[in-house]
Amino acid sequence: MRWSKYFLYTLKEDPSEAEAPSHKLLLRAGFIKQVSAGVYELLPAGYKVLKKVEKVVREEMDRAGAQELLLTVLNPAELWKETGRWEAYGNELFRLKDRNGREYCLGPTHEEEITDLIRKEISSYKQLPLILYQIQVKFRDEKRPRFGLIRGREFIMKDAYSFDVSEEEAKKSYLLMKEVYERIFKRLGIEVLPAEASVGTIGGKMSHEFIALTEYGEAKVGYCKGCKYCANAEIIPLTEGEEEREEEKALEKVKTPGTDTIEKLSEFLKVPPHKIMKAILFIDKESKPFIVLLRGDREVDENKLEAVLGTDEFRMATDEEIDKILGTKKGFVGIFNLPDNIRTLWDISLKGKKNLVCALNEPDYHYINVNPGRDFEYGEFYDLSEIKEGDPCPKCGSPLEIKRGLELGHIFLLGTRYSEPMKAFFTDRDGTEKPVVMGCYGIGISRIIPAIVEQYHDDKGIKWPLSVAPFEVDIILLNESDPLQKEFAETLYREALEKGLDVIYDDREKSPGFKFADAELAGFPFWIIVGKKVKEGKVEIRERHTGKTYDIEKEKAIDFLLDLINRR
RNA sequence: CGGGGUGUAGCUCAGGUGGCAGAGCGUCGGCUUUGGGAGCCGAAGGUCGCAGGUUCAAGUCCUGCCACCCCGACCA
Repeated sequence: MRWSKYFLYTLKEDPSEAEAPSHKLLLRAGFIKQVSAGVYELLPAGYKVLKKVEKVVREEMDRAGAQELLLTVLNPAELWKETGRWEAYGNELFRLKDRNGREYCLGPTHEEEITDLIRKEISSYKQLPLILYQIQVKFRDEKRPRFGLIRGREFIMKDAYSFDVSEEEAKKSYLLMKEVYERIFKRLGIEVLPAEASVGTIGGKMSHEFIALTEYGEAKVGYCKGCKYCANAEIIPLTEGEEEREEEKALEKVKTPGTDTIEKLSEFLKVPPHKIMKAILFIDKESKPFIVLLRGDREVDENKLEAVLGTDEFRMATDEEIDKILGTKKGFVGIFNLPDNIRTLWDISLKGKKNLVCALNEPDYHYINVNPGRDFEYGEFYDLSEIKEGDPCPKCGSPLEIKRGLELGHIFLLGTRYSEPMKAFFTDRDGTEKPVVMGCYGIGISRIIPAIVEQYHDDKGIKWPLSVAPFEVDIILLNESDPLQKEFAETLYREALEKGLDVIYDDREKSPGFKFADAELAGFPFWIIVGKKVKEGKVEIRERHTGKTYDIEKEKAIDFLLDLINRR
């Protein structure tokens, strides 16, 4: 491709709307263009990257025996009503009606449609196991699209579905896909952690996420160096607090003006945060208040709370509600003087604590030396607090590291969550009718692009791994008005094309510095620089990743480069 | 959906107290230059996010709306 004719236009300055490095670089390098919030066009160079990512995914899926098909974007509402997700998916579903008033949605995922297909075609155990997949655009009306391609409302996903005769067999498919995923990310050059995850709204029995470690990720993962345990922070269990043996001191009411945060209270009373009993007032969906109690050095993990309550319809009380219900203010909520019939949920970190500090629902006062059994009674204990750096690994007890990352893949062992309600049954060897046991497996194809950029860039631009680079090599003609240089660059370009290199030839009428800067920004892995040295029969080959340069006899340049590529 | 911020040329931004809409980069034409985002000369390019209001006069003040970005809960 001649750059002078190529639809690739770079920006000298960072676009003002971008924050994340991948977002800035993809915009600046001319790979993507925004249309509206969370909706982006992939320009030719960006689309080339996408296609290379898809190629790797296809090759590995096909190799595992999965079969590609193409489902639809326009999904009839009936299918979604069968599984209850027409309602459950809420505002995230893009809904529309046809001219006759029939309801549809733009598919945000395809369990319903594929299960519908399967129930029409599969009737015997002889047709199983089966894995089908597609690479398709998905639509989700996200509450908050972010960081360019990282979280869009329209994005490309590879979704696969497995169908088996039993849970045992389904688990084999699941583990096969897990291996396939590990291979895919390895080939793409992305560092990922396979983390145990919660099954969330999709439902099911077992789940892993593939998390690329980056600062701009939204997932929090706990990782154990000791035993390699790795899980999404929201599902990591914490162990109970140990019984403290100190002497119980006398209860005392202390004036603590203005101590409306744990830090201030801790400072004021010279008591460490873990000796403070924190109480938080929540309101459930029936507008009934309940209180969560935990140690002062802990935060409530709302995902864990959701798991305990079985619903996500709750929220923290407002200042007005705290005043109305408890007659106190933020920072002075406690276990004492509560109205009748208010539910209290105790975090297990509080178990066995002695001589605690606790508020009594009276502004500007706290009790000190509060003790369980003597001053109050414990209620229901649950694991409710957020995991922190250094908390013990649930498998081996070593301190956990907490990392941020981007979820690139998510696999679920679904069981019969969809096949049962949608009546996708088959007849087994023994003649009985059984629901198909399913698994589903997603990869955010378009999200992989920014994930790679997050992991492969420097202050000058992107550094594409060869497997996904939009072009493998950039032939840079430094002075297009020098006939000697021009002529040789043209020869090189023809030879590169003939020998099958994916090549861009920078024949634009621009200064050398301009072309170097663009080559860096766009991140082509190899450059062949045709400049003054042509007179002495030489060109320069440069590697974007290492900055290494080679002065090569000009006739041997392409073969030298091919050799460099093959040796990687 | 709650909180914060921004909207002026293709891009990045400047435009006290209301008084002729600006710069740099980019684009077009010309000459020079060619190993790190070249120089000089000339030119084109605007619904100042939208609608209303105040005023002799609004980019600037007021009201409403919209879009985009960031922080939170959700997701590949």
